[in-house]
Amino acid sequence: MPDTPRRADRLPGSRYGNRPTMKDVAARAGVGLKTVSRVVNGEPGVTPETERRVQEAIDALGFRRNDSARVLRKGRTASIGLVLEDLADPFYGPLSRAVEEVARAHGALLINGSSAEDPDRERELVLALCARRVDGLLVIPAGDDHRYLEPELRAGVATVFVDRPAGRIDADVVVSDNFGGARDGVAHLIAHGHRRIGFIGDMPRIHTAAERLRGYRAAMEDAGIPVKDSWMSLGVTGPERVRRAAEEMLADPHHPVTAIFTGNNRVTVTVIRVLAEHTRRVALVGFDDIELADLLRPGVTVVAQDAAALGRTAAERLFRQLDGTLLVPERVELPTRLITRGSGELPPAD
Amino acid sequence: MPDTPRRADRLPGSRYGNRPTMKDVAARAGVGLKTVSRVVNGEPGVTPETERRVQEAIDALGFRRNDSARVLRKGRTASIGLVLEDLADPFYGPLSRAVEEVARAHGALLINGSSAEDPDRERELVLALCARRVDGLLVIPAGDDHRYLEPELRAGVATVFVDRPAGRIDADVVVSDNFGGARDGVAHLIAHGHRRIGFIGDMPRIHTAAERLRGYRAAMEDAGIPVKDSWMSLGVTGPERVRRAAEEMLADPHHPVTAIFTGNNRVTVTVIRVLAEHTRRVALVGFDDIELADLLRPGVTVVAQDAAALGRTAAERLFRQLDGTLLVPERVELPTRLITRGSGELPPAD
DNA sequence: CTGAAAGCGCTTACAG
DNA sequence: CTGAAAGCGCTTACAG
Repeated sequence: MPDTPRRADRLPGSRYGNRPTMKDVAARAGVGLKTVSRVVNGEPGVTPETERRVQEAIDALGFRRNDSARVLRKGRTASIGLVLEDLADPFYGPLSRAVEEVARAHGALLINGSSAEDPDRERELVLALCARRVDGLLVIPAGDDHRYLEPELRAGVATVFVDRPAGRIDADVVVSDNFGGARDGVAHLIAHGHRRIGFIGDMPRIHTAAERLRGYRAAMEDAGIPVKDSWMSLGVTGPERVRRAAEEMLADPHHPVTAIFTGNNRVTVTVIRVLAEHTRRVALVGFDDIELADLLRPGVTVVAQDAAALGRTAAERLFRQLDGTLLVPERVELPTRLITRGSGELPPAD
Repeated sequence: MPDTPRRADRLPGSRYGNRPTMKDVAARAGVGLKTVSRVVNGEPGVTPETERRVQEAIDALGFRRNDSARVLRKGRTASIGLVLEDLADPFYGPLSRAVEEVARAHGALLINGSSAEDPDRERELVLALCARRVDGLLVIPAGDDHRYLEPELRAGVATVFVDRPAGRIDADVVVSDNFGGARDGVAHLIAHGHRRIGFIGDMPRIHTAAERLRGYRAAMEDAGIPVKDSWMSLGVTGPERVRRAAEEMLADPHHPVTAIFTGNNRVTVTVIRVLAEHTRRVALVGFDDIELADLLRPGVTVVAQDAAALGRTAAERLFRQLDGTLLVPERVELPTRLITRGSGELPPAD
């Protein structure tokens, strides 16, 4: 007996190894093409006997409907695209899952891609998704000019921006209250006696980073505290830069900070590491919640946003656009929540 | 001047709002269909002047090639599917990103879905992806019988199982050394003087959970330590059950454990919380690394697997299958790494 | 250099 | 209850 033939007997370059089509099924069952289509799609008007014959042929041939063909004819692909910054960032995990759940409830699949915070890559991905004719698009934008989407919007591609607004086009957007959240977080530090407070955030071209900085400035201004330039550091959120920024604020010969407000989860994690190396107690409030924040000593006080709610709300709006029940682009803002765990309640060290 | 017409003037149920096709472009440019196709695909053999006219028509109409149609004709969709357990689990973030990067390098898009550890849902998702005619499939299986994939494999759908092997079919698989990793982790605790060691893991029907339990048993047997039933607890990894399991092992009137080996990241996090509430020092080694593990006191000793390498290796094998350079299903096992940070080096409390 | 015809695998709109 | 024809928007294989 020969070896069981395996992958080697498939024709690698061939069209899916010549899968059987409805035509093949029809021939084998001795019926018309349309009758096969009826059985495959569970449409009424087929006698049990005919249905049995067709089903038999389907099983014998291992037929599986080709949705590519179906999509071409029907016009809807039952798929949506999600473009985010980085699939590996813990912030996007719950967001993606929430989107997937809504998509699933609507019978749609999810195509996922990362822009790596690169506007060109965002554009490339979004347009690739449009070429695939996704029914809708959920975009966490990296760029600030989305006019390239205008023909797509006109053509009826449902679109919702998430976490950050679209640039130079009028589109639905669901964001967190970045300004208010940051302001509250910084005000919390001020209420605990701090006046020299640092801010370390992401690149200022990122909308959320700019808004959070604005919140920081507003809280300081509300308290009548003049802000030193050396207290603010914006840039990439890699550990090296953030570490340097934190060290510099802490070591400032004239105005060393007694507290730091960190602009996102990645920055917070690095600053926790830096502070762990210092004996002086420095207060910390971070934007975004982080896992195990409650188990550190002190626990990490954060301004939490609800990533799952962000994803769910955006996805639901997307499908309402597709229903035709949502006609005018809007901006939806979700509240943030201050969670006190200790690090934000430390008094100034001096 | 009327309001700018927006979404309201699109026909919601219509075929993508009647997008222009190559035929429309051809008519407007006064050329044949094939010439438009040549320009759109950058094929040679078009005079600059003709190309200019076509390009003008493309821009004026906002034409974007419909890849659904292209796919139908070409036979390959340039997309792969990834079915995992839960998009929100931090373990799958780096894995998904690694897969996406390999896919991107091969010009393919990634369709992502969660099985929620439900075999029926896994099957449903996988078959939906096959109907979409993804070129390849990366599956972190929830079920243990994948014979439903046989017609698809025969039809040439490239398939690699990740993290856990396929059930009842012969397929490529990339896994971590779960058995060896767990054995080493438990041996580490034994080397630090522990004899009463607990194991808390996931449901035994999950292959990784079974393998890790086997590693635990092997280490204990190697050391000549008889294992009490009350030291092993397998089941869902929700906090309630894990918490109860940990409390029971710690409170066992006859053989209270002095150390716990936790079977995955979710279990580890819950057990850390439980131990934080106890005054007695209990040693802990966890399977899977967790963020901030180094900042806890004591730091958490773990058996780390390389989730990104798992995803990358599997995706690369998938594309080699598609190339035709990989013909026989194999099992690839990636090593784990013991990272000592303190919790695993605590001596027995008695 | 350019284009008309056939076909990918389905669904739609009809007719019997 | 059943099926033949046309068509979705492209690419392929040819012919000029």
